[in-house]
Amino acid sequence: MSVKSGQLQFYEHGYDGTSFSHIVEASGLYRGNIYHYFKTKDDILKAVIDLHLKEFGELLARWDQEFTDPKEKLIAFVDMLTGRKAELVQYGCPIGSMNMELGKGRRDLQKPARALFDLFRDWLAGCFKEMGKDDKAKSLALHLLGRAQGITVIAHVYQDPKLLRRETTNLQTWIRNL
Amino acid sequence: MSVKSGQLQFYEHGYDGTSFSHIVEASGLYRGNIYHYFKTKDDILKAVIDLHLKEFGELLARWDQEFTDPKEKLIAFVDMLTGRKAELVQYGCPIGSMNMELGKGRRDLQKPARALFDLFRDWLAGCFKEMGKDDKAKSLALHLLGRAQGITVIAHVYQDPKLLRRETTNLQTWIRNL
DNA sequence: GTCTATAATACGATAGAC
DNA sequence: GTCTATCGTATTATAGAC
Repeated sequence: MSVKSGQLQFYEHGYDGTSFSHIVEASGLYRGNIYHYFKTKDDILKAVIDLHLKEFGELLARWDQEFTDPKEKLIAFVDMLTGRKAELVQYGCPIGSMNMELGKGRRDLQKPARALFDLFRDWLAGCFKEMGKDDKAKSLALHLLGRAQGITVIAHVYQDPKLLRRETTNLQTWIRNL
Repeated sequence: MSVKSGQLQFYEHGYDGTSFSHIVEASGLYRGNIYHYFKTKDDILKAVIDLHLKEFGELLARWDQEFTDPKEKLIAFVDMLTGRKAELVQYGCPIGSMNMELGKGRRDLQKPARALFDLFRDWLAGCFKEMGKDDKAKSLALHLLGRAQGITVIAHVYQDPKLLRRETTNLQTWIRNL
């Protein structure tokens, strides 16, 4: 399916850095046929964002089932970073880097991409509410999201998984002491 | 000067999003003449990176003169974020966003861009050493750098200066309690 | 040196034969 | 539906008149 190909290509090369030729080659479809399914390249991106939303949404739902303690859910969120260590170091965070790129000159596309941040922010805020931190839940969620983004940026810039490992350990300590 | 124009254009539109036409219009030079000074667009980016290095280097040197207490220097670093609040919210961090973009498909150019991170990392590590934290100086520097990056990403994604303000206050509290 | 015209190529998007 | 050839535009980069 071309959406899955686009998802990977956009992640590895960026939206602008991914040409139709790349998508054509990666998907195995023929050049013209992509336009049967998507009118423009922007439409492909929107489909890719929807796929991300679906996949991450399912992941969060799984954690909701798997863990009852909200702290364990937050730990699972941070564990995701170490679990995806290799790709995060190589290409950065898929949703962070996408939003950063679209923030420059494609503000119209950044708006749908921001929904990915909303997804995590709201889920994290839910965890903090379960911990009794009702009034600070949203700001704590954005704090944690920011910490995760910062860790990923540094690990990506220095291409160093050890940096990611060390900082996620810090972050989990912060969670346990909440 | 075309380098100063390129610096601003690259920041606001990204490297790939900035065309020669943009640089031509912004610099006031004539199309062909830019090639008298720079052989390729990549060379312009390298000059822009050097300009960033020079400007930020001078800023850090000024702080070294202005403050004797290393904690005050760290506070000044964080104050820079609130001082540049408007542009950070609108376009993200100039050195972070540049490295993120170049990390996708232009790893050769990310290497020189990373020198900007090195500049801040080494200066911050110097501050931590002055505070007697010799063995942890470098990791503390990268931690602080990551926190700053994360704050900027979140504030940029949500286009919200209040988020930046709140998180920088957090960060300064963290510094004061070190 | 100053300036313009244009080359060479890659891009997103389309047309249309089969 | 399947597949190919190509359009129009924008890009980086040059050639070369003055």
